[in-house]
Amino acid sequence: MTSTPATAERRRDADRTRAEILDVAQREFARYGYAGARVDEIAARMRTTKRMIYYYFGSKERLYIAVLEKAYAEVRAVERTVDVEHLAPVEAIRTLAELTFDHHDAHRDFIKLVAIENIHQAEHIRKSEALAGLGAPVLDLITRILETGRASGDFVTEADAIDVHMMISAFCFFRVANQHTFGALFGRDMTAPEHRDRLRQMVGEMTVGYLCGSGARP
Amino acid sequence: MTSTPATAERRRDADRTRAEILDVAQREFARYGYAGARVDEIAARMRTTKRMIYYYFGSKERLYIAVLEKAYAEVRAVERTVDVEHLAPVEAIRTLAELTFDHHDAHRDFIKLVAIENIHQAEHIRKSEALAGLGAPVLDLITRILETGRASGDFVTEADAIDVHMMISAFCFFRVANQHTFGALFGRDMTAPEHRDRLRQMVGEMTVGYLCGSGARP
DNA sequence: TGTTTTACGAACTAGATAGTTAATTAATGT
DNA sequence: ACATTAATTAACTATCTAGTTCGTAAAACA
Repeated sequence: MTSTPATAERRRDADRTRAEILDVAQREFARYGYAGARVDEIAARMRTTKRMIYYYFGSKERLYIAVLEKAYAEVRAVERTVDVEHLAPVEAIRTLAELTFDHHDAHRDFIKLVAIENIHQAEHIRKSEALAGLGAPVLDLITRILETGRASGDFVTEADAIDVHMMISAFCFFRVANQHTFGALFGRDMTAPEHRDRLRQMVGEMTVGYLCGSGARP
Repeated sequence: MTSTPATAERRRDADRTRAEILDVAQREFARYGYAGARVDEIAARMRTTKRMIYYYFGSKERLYIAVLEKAYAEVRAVERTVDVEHLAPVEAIRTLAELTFDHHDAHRDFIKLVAIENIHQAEHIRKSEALAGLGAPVLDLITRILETGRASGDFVTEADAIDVHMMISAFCFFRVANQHTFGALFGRDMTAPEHRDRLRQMVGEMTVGYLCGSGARP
C-alpha cells in the first residue's frame, strides 16, 4: 500500500479536482443563477476541463445540487458551534440574533444560492435528502430559550420558535440578499462596513423588543 | 378622423397586444428568472407571435426592463393611496407596517422580480431612469412619523427612516420570497392563509416594539 | 378610392450551450 | 515490470434559443 502524499502536489488528484469544481461552480451559480450560470464558463475558470464536471457530477443540475449541499453543510457546521444555553433568555435570544447576523454577513454566496433556489421554488432542495430536517436544531434551541423566558416572565409575546426564527432570518437575509435593489432605490448599501454594527445591534433589539413587549401596547 | 372602437374586439390593437406581452412576460420572468425565461415560451402563451415581442420591445432584456417598470409603477400607485398622517405615531407606524405586509402579500410576482433583480445585482433597475428616486416618498413619510413620535416621547430608539423601512420590508419580503426554502426546511408555508393574520400583527408589533423600546434593556 | 402607415404572422438563421466520444496518461496493485 | 483502473484531455455534436427576414393585411388618411 503506497500512501499518496497528502500535501504535495500531484498531477492527478480526484479530491482536489472535485473540490475545485465545487468551489468555482458555487461562485458561478451564486453570481448568475442556475439558468444564467454557464458550464463552459465554470470550466474555463478551473485548471481542469469541462469533461471533469460531467465525470464527477453527471449534469449541470447535479452539480448545482452538490453545490447547495456543500453550502448548507458548511452552514450547519457553524451552527453547531453556537452555545447560548448558559445565558439568560433575553441575552440568549439577543446573542442568537447577532450570531445569525454575523453568519449571514460571512456567507453571502450561501444567501444568494438560497435566493436562487427560491426562484426555482426549492425544487432542488426538495430533491436532496441531505438537506431534509436541516432546520430542526435551531428550532429546538429557540424553543428552549422561549420556554425559559416565559417561565421567568421576561417574554410576554406569544410566538413560536418558527416565527421567531423567521423574524431574525428575514432581517439578516434581506440585508444581504436585497442589497442591490435597496441600494439602487434608497441610496444606501446596507452591507457597507459603516452600517454593520448598527444593524447588528438592531436585529438584537428588535427581537428582544418584540418578545418582551413594550409600553406602547394598550 | 375615424375613431376606433375602444371596447369592441379589433383584429389589430397595438395597446392590447403590448399589454398582453407584458402580462405574460411578467409571469414568465417571475417564475423562471431572467436567464431561465424563454422568449419562445412567452410567445407560445399569447395569442400573438414572438415577432411582436421584438416589434414592440426590441430584445429580451428591454422586455424584461419594461416588465420591471410596469411592476414598480403599479406598486407606486398603491403606495400613493397610503394615508397615515392623521394617526398618532405609534398607530401610524403600525399601520404602515401592516399595509406593507398586505402589499407584499398581494404582489407576489413583483417580489420575485425584485429577488431576481438582486441576483443580477440590480443592473437593469440601474439602467432605467423610470425607476430612480422611487424610494423617496416612503422615506419622507417614515421620517415625519419618526419625528412626531420622538417629539411625543413614544419613540426612544435611534434609527433613521431607511433603517425602519428596511426592518419592515425585510419581514414582509422574506415571508413571500423565501416561502419555498423556508417551507422545505421548517415544514411551514408562511404564506398559507392560517398564518397570515398572526404574521401581519407580528410585523406591526415588532416595529412598534423596537421603536418604543422595552423594559428588557438595562 | 387609392395610398401610406401600422400591426401582424410564418418560417428561417446564426450562435450559444449542455452534454459526448474516444483516445491518453498517471497512479495502483501484483 | 506489468496489467489494471482511475483521472484527464481535446475535439465533437445535437439541440435549444435569441433574434431576423420577408411578405401580408388591416387601419388611418387624403
